[in-house]
Amino acid sequence: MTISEENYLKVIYHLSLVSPKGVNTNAIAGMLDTKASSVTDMLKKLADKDLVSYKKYQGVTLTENGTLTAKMIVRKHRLWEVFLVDKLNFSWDEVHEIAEELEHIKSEKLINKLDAFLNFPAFDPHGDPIPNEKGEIIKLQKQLLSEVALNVSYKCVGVKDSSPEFLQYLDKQQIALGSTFKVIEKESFDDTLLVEINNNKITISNKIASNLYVQ
Amino acid sequence: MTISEENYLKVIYHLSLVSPKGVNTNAIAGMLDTKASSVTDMLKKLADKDLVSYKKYQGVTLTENGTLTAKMIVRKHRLWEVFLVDKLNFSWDEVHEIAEELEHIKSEKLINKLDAFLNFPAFDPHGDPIPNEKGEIIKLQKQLLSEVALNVSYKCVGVKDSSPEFLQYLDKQQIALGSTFKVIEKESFDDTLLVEINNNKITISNKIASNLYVQ
DNA sequence: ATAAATTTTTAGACAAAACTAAAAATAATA
DNA sequence: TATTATTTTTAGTTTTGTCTAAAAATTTAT
Repeated sequence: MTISEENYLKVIYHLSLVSPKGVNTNAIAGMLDTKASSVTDMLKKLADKDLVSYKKYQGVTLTENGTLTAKMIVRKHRLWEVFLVDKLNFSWDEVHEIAEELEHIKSEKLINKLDAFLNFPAFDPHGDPIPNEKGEIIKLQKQLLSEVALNVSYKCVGVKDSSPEFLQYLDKQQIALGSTFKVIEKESFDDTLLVEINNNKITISNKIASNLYVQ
Repeated sequence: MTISEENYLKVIYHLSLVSPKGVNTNAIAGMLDTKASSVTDMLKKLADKDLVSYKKYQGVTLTENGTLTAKMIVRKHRLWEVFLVDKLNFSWDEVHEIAEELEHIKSEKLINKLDAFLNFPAFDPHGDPIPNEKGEIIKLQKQLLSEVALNVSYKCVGVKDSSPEFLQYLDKQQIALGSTFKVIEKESFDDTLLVEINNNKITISNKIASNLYVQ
């Protein structure tokens, strides 16, 4: 299993959560910053290895095999992110890029020992669930802040976009996992929200609100 | 800098410690389990990047640039080994292989934070010195057990061979870094040693003794 | 010092993973 | 439904790092 193959599997896994009936070639190419023709080549190779099922022009889905492999990569990525934040004091906007490399380290023993060292965390620094050794994932029902009722208290439990830019914006606004939200008012023209966060009121655009998960 | 280039630099660095006036193509090929012709190709590439100085048929040496780069790879390798043993409870015979992968993770910030997390260790689990951020290395004068005077107490400070086989042999004999040695007798026929270790006497072949560093 | 052995380099080829350009299939629209 | 437009695939290259086989240089030995 090469790093490139692992990256394809991971991307197909993430896209499958949104389009479970088949992932488009172009969508994969977009995520991996490559060309559709390269994707086609790789899909054939992954199909030969029984990691995806692929019929020409029909999109692609992960096999059972491929799903488990992809989950293990996600598991590694998220565990390393916890390590970087909890143990090495990285901030949450710095860890994705480094974890992109660490997720390809091969040893299964390593990752299980890391898991134990970190006390078997259930969520990564961005609120995403960490698959366990068997690939099982806790799925909590969370809502986007943009979809939420007025004047009800919610707790921030995750981010949809975990780009450094977005995370740094949240830092600036002193929004973190665990912050308490209450939507006071919604501007009907552009869906801008007036929100009370940890006892002070701020205005939040719809774009921001639709990248924050609350519960 | 690719993983392959890094591996070549690391091997040239280690071989340079033994043959400082120039490392042979074949020696590099042997260490990397590849062919001499592949080595020649890579040496040209590394020379183009000013990492080695290379003249046809004359062997190769690292440039200042290449030396520092190699030391940083060694630094990463040894710091990860400390992490694996001290934090994740791996044994010293398991860590080399995993560190071979971890040493190629790119972030300099990561490695400096890891260094701090581990309290700036000076030696790795096999007793090898860890270069600091500037590439400086503590060099302690150590001797091989095979070269040492009779009836003098020494402390084990390192191993020359760090293969799992040798390390597991040492575990079996309850020899570890810090163990106290006194050579009681040396068999002149084959240089076998009778050694007192932590108050019990064992017989040690010359091959074993010439892979143990003491002080 | 010359011949033989060894080491090193060159030349040409291959596999993996990417690319470009063009063809084929599917989807969208008039 | 016929015609565009879009998506996907095919065909043919490129780059990186490797290989084999043969040639060249160096070293060793007679």
